Amino acid sequence: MSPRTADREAREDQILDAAEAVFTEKGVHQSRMDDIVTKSGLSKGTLYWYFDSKDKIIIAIFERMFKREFEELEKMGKSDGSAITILEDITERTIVDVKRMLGLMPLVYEFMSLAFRRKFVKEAFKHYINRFMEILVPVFQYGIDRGEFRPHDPHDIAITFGAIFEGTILLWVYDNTLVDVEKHIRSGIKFLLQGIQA
Amino acid sequence: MSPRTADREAREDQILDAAEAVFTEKGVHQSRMDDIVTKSGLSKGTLYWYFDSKDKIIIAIFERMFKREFEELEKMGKSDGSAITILEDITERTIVDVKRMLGLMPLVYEFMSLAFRRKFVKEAFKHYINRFMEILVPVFQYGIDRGEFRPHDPHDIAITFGAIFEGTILLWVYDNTLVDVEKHIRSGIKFLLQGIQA
DNA sequence: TCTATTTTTGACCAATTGGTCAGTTATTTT
DNA sequence: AAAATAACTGACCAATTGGTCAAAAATAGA
Repeated sequence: MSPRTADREAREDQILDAAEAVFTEKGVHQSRMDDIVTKSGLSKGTLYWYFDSKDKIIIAIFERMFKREFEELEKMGKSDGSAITILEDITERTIVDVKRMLGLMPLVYEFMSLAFRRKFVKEAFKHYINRFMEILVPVFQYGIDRGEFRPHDPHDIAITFGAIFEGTILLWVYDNTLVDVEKHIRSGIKFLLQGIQA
Repeated sequence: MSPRTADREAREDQILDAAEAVFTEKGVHQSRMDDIVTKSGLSKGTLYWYFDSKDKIIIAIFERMFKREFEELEKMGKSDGSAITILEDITERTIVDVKRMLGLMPLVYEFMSLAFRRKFVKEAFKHYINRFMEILVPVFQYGIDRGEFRPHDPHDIAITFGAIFEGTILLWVYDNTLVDVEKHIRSGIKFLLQGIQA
């Protein structure tokens, strides 16, 4: 990697960090390019030197976010022992991620609404949920084979598993006084696991 | 109600219907006031006669949407019999609502991202989830008292119940080929109910 | 050192678009 | 019927804001 390449990546991250902060605070639509310019400490020309448009910045933030998520996903489902143990491990790891992501939820939901209109956003979400399923389904299948779980469709279970995570976060967005993300994800998953255990 | 009042409401609905359609299709931000003008078949002046600004239209759509939801909520939890029966009834009623709302999901998620920045949107969501909890918690408590369910915190159960609904819808948005809203809400709730049954 | 290339700058602009308003038509009231 | 009020019209405008570009600075190469 040439020094120039390193510089470029550093600059891009500098811009994306600034944009992410501004977007999170004001919302994507309400954020002006000049806000990002100010926040980044660079000039407008420099911003456009690295990113052709505001849209390109949005896309880049989104991709960077998912890239990090995928890195986390890779680490999961690798533990051994009972299916229950593996699932508890995945749950705890994911709770850590979720808590780290909570500050970015305004952005995430703004991306969600984009997903209906922009194919690549939809594709990214699709990719994400599929990776998640690829990890979960075999674990549930394993639990069924081992006789830990009753023989339900592992695919259906995995969707409920994911829904509890995503839904709890969503309810927390609705009312953060009513929902404690960490506690309620744990209790939700506990109910699910009890529901499928043999 | 004077004839003028009826006219006013009809016109407002006419405008909101047009705006809702345009917003759903293009997204709130991408929708122009002139799009709503064209869609409604009225003139720009008339739009501004009834609504002071684009924001007021957004707010009005949002409130109308919630008003309808609340009307549905009122009908729930009124059946008698076992807690399980009541919950199955609520589930089926809500699935019907959800299916009706699916086309509006782009709008709903756009509102979600608004919720972080606009107090009244947040308040509306909060109100909604609280009404939902007011219906659910007593039912779970009833089930516990009757010995149908094991003694967990009914509040925690209710949050999981809601999370399964909201989360399944969200996963469907991610990937509608992977998730069948109706089927997976049913299976998710089934797992939950099995998990808490005595 | 001198030249070529990359990177940075910020004043400026073009296009968009919510919103206005002076005037017109329809309806109700007296 | 005339006056008063409500409803409607659409051409027009002011302000905003992504995006541009000619020139300057920094860096690399010869």
